[in-house]
Amino acid sequence: MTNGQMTEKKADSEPKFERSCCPITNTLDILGDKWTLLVIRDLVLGKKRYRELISSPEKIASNILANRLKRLEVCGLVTRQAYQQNPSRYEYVLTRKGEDLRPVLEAMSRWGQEHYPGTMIFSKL
Amino acid sequence: MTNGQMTEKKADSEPKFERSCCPITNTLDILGDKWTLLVIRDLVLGKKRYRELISSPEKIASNILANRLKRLEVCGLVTRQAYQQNPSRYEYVLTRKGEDLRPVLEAMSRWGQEHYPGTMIFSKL
DNA sequence: CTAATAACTTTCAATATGCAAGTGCCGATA
DNA sequence: TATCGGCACTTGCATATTGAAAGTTATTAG
Repeated sequence: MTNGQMTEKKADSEPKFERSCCPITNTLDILGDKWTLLVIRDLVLGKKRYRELISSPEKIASNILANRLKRLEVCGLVTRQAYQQNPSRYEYVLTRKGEDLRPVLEAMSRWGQEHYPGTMIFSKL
Repeated sequence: MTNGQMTEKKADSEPKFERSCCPITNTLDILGDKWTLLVIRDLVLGKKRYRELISSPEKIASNILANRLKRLEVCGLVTRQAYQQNPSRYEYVLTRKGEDLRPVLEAMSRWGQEHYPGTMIFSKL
């Protein structure tokens, strides 16, 4: 409490978006990279554990996967649930906010299938 | 015709996708970054010229914009059309393939508006 | 002659990615 | 008891990508 760091907040008068107040931009600030949406795809398809996520055919690096899961948790798209103690192990589950990305995945899947013949889906995406 | 480059193709027996044959993955291989879909958003909204694209509120760096436009052209989402000579200047126009991304943008826009109150749209996206 | 404009390109420091190897904790096996 | 293997990560380090700023080229306006 002695120094002023993090105490001055100006009563949240400004929403303060990273790049702009465009909803597409703010969506891309979270999932605009080559891996995040693939992790979400796997979670939508019912995968829950690290081992399952890392064994997808795209071969995500383990540090990247850990980093993305952490970010998704911070952003509220995913929650971690302990499924055992000693050592603590966790499962990852989509929140409502994460589930709500399904239409985005579906739109991308449809575009990919339309324009890249040979691509194919294994489940309902 | 004298050297064999581009003649040996093994009858296209293997589709050879970058990471996997998942349509979402292949879509992300093109537009899985923080900027590409914003460029497409602007083109969907009717912007055509470099100056217009670079003056969007997100402030894309000029080298990144040039790089993305080149990639979008290579991937067939955009075509360059000369609108003057000496010096040659070009406008960028979405192909059908590029236009077909509209549902993806719409889904992202809806998700952003739903989960980030304060974001707002200026046109029909 | 000088300045301005458009559409890029170049340079270079900072950040992100990707691969491999390592860590901590356990339970099963020899 | 010692070792092995599995799981969920973490760490180190080389390479690739990004971003800010300045530079380039051609042409027109003053």
